[in-house]
Amino acid sequence: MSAVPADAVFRALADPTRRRVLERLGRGPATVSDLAKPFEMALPSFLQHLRMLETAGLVSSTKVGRVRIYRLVPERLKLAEDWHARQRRLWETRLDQLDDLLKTLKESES
Amino acid sequence: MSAVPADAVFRALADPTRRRVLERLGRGPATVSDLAKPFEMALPSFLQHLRMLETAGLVSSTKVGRVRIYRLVPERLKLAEDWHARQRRLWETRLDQLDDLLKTLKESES
DNA sequence: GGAATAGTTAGTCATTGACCTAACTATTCC
DNA sequence: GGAATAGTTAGGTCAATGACTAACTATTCC
Repeated sequence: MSAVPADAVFRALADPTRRRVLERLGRGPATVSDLAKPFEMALPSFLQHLRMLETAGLVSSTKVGRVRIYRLVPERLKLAEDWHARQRRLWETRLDQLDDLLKTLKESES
Repeated sequence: MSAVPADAVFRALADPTRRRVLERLGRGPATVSDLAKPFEMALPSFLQHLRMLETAGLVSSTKVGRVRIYRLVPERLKLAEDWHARQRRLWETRLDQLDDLLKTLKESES
């Protein structure tokens, strides 16, 4: 299977730590140590999560002096949201079809 | 980290094969071999994906004779959708706050 | 009852993910 | 310039994932 860009996004979302980081970044940019503070994890482990988020394109970072600042890239989250939207549309279409079927059956009863 | 139920859902979504299965099931229930047909994969490998989807609660199955039928459990997908919605709300709140800030700055200029 | 069909179980293997410690580099601040 | 701070790299462990083949069970159909 060819690895579409969406894959990296979904895989990035699959970890609770990373989702919490995204939630935090939803409230505005933050430095590595800011982001790391709420987690018990050793820094290098945490950095791996940040790297994964960044390669998925969900966050971006810039280094200012010895500090690195991360910010959300919300457009990227849309990839996943869009999938859900498509999926829901599909599902709802199907319910409509069932509806139609039931209606037809009811009508042919009389 | 305690494994919340949402975790299993997100992890299940992290694989393209499984997402395609969900898309297929969005168009209605199907048997194991129906579902497996579009994939090059050996059956046992494919079954593992189905099992993962089922333990995540995203699909359910019943066996009828020697055939097993899978169907979508759309309520479960909502867990992930809700996360996105919450995330978007957060993000938009933040944009509003930035807006307010900019407005305030502009006003104090005059 | 025997062959074909549908799914299942068992066992192997390589890769990736999630964590760790130890040691290092680069910047800032006194 | 030396100490403190912020992040980075290297290297290692362990469990889970994604795939395979081979062999098995349960059902249906002739």
